[in-house]
Amino acid sequence: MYGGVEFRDYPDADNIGIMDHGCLPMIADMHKYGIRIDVPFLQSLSQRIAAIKEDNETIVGALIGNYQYRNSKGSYEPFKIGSRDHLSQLLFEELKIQGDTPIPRTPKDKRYEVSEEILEPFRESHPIVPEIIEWHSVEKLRNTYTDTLPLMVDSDSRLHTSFNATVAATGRLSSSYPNLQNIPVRTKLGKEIRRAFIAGQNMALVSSDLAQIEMVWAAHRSQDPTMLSVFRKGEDIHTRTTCNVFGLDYPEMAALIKSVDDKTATPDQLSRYAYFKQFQRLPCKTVGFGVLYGQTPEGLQSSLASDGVHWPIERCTKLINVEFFGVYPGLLRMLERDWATVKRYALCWDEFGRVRLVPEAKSVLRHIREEGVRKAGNHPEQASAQGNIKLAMAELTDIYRRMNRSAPCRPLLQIHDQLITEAHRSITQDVADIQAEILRNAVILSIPINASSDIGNCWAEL
DNA sequence: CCACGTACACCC
DNA sequence: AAACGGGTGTACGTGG
Repeated sequence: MYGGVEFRDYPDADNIGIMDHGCLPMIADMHKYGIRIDVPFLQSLSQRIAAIKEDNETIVGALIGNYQYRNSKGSYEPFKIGSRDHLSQLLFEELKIQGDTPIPRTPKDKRYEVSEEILEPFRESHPIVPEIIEWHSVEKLRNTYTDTLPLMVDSDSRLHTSFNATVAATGRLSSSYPNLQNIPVRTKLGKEIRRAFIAGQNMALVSSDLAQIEMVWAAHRSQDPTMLSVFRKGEDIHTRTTCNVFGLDYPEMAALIKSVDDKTATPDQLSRYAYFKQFQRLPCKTVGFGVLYGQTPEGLQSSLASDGVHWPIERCTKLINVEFFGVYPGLLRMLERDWATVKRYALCWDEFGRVRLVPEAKSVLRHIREEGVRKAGNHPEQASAQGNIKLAMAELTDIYRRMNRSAPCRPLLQIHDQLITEAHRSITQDVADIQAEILRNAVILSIPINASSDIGNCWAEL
């Protein structure tokens, strides 16, 4: 029993009602406090980005000369880098940068696809391509984040997002006005934006996240012996998968990884590591993420291709169906049970009884049925993982409110498997310890749940 | 002029 | 048909 919520092996709307109401007070606190923004820093970032964009435009302008876009009426318009229609015509009809490589068309066959994923392989084919790619990436950052967020702060430079607990079918929260659950992290320039999210005077930010939480729930639900052993021993799941698939010795590979991390690796070790990482661990890791989402061999193939690993479809099929599920046969049996439930009842539920309806599962059209099964297939893990963090939020609310009476301690953000809190410097270490501790013990499974905390002056340091 | 759909990009 | 689950926001293009 966790704050009135219990495990359930049947649908139970009352149980999840208690859970969802339990985390509302913390959501209210998060909304009230808001996260502090370094507005001048964000504005300077906007300036830097504007300079990059203008350079891109100058070069593109010089390269296209007097080219103009020809619209559907046959008349000409000035070329716009931001228009997908214009890009399709310029790159694939005028310049023909694709040579004889076929380029996919948009679903309604209006034009060629011009996404970054399509353009990237032709980066070297024409000097205009990298300029266009960069223009689009920096404009995204400027329009969505650096220009917009400063307009939304209050008089204390704080940003009060709205968390919505009634949108996502799996019980996740969503965030809007602005969305603070999709702040960039992947690229160098994007991550700079996180430097603008700062702690108040004499305070620091504390972030804690649950490690591999959906995998942990999959291990618990499936009772697959190898998965259970991974989490009991505290192994890296993807490295374990890789070792079992390719017949490698786990301690040996763990030592190799450590020697590279410590920068004590010999040249021989470095090249062995490079191969291991890209051609053995990466495919296994990709499958590990993909299987819970019902990934197909084709999906795996295209995902690997964007990381420079070009595997034939047969190899992808074998990795998923033979090798991966050979390592985790219990996981496959669990997924098959879940799929059977969906096909039979057109619904499924998580470990707390949160139901997802999947009417598509009864469609006469096979592709609609399969789509329904894929959607539902991930529900038990994603929803259970949300239950995990929601129960932790409920437990932490009063602890933080009590602490906040003597020194500032304010929950700010929830990002699916992560909680970010702002606290006075005198108590940040305590908050870091408590937050991780409660995330770890909010529910007790047959394996330990791991969580860790970071402390920093800004979000980028977390 | 506004509302909406499409395609794309950002996150976990 | 689509091919990987869950979200939000923006620019562009179209149609009322």
